[in-house]
Amino acid sequence: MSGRGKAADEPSTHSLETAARKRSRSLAALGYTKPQTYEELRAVLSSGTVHFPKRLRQVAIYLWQNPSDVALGTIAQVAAQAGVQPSTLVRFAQIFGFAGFSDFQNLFKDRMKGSWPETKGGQEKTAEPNADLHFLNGMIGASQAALSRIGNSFDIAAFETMIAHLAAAELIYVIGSKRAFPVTAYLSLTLSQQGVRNVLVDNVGSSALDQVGCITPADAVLAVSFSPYNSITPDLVAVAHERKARIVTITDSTFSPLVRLSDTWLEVVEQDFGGFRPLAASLAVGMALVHGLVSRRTG
Amino acid sequence: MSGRGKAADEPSTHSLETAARKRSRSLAALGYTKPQTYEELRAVLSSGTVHFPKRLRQVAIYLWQNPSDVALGTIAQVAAQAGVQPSTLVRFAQIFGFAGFSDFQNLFKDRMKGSWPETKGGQEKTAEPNADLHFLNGMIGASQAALSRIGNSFDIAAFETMIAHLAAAELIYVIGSKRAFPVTAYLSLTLSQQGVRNVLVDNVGSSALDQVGCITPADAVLAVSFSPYNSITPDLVAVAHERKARIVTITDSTFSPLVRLSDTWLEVVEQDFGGFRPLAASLAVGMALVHGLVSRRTG
DNA sequence: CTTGTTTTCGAATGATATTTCTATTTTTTG
DNA sequence: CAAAAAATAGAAATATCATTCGAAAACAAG
Repeated sequence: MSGRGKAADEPSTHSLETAARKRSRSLAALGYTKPQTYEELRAVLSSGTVHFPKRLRQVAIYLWQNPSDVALGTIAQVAAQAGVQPSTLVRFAQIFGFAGFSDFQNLFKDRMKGSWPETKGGQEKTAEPNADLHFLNGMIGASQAALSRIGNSFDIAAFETMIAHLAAAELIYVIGSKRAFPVTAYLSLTLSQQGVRNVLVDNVGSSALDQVGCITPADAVLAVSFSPYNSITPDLVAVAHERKARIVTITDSTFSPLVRLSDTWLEVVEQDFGGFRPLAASLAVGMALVHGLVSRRTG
Repeated sequence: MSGRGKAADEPSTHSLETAARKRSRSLAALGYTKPQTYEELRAVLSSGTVHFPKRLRQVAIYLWQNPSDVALGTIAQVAAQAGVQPSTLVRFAQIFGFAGFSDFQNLFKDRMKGSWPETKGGQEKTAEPNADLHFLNGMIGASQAALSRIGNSFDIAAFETMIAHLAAAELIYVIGSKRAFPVTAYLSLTLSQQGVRNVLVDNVGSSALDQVGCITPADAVLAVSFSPYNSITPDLVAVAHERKARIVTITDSTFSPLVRLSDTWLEVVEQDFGGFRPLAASLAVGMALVHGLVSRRTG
């Protein structure tokens, strides 16, 4: 919004060397010209001909993924979200031939002006010619339906209790197999990244039973299981239950054998689509659990 | 963007009369409260219960008709386009109970992001009756946004080519680590359940490099990778590339080092929310890939 | 391991945007 | 028609922003 707004180059007598060096680093030397539209910028970025160092690459990725935030925010806000210094953004803009960030930002603003999110119907899908695309759309629909369903009916009390149990635990065992494994794998990864010690019971080397044999009453088990409940998960959770650990469960019906073993459980229904099941809802709930647990422990 | 940001009223001894006069002009006296969302503002404006003098009415009309310009512009630009003084805009905002124009403008910005209430400062975190639930809703929103984004812009040609490559392969190697691992784990499971022989390169026992060392030109690699691209995945894919296998990739930007190694690649952008990323979109695309592959082979 | 280069950081600086305040104009009312 | 009240425009003040620049750090080459 601020800034000089005056053209960049001003080759006075003795600053020729500096100007030359700068220009050699700009894209002009590579035959590029300043992008006039957002699409042009995207094209240049995706061409892959420009190789950025770490921070600038970080900027490029952020711009690529969050154009609307770039358009709406100030340089400080954008820089904070992208995890770089404000000056880095200015450098980035100048490499592309812009006077500064404000100039650069106008690209994003212009792009956005046309697209005010007026509540459009959007469901005008008429007879998909492509079968694969049809399936993809169905999958997307199923995912969104499952997600909406969480928002509508959600057992907040159970959710909070689960977080409390997990937050109080000394060590968290994450258990889930087959279809639930992607969920537990992501949960375990996220927990570790957040500094929460946990054990992913993945049954590599068939060591799962021995692992859960180490559970103590101070531990908690986060189990995820979907129907059909014919995996090893119920057995493992049963052992944990015998060893008096707190058990919290994410499952998809009250008929799950895990329900009667659990201290608290949460129902998350994934809608089946053509024999495939999206895990979107379970993952969202799982992430929320981790977030709640972390804020409970740190805050 | 700028401004004091301090509360408006300061009832000193002798300015009581002025303060009282000002308050009588605000909508608070009429039983209105400060609109929290753009929709609320629109409702108030359209209710017709407030009668504005000429210039303020002019402002209201402009806001109604050009919301995106209000969100993107500075106060000076908006004022010029609406044909009023900047101070008039400030007055208008204050009548509605905002500290100033910037505060007021955030309504429009938030609306444009289609976003959940901004997570800034952390002051409002405590105000939220249930912060955990708030996060869950945000996560759901991010998931759904990512899913919608697929539907809007999707490279069908690349998608079809990927399916063709995979369908033609003798054996499919599925590679992905860290955040991408849940996706590859699910892909591998689903492929196996559908009778498609595949190898999940999970690096258990650090055997990943040896595994990809067995790849032949008749095989295909299905790689999944998200930023930051600092995992082992690029190295593994590079080996596969040397061994002349077909390589198809799901990634989240063109900056992925996998892009130049791949025969075909697909961009799937997962929207970040509070440092967490839902995998809903990637999973949906992955499932669609598997489905397309299976129907190609059997049908 | 050293040297030269590139890249990044962070504070200082210059510029702009936002707000407040006051004089002037317009409207309302007795 | 006159006087008071309200509304507006414009200028001045102030907070915030964007940019620049020098030093430190990371990196690459010899």
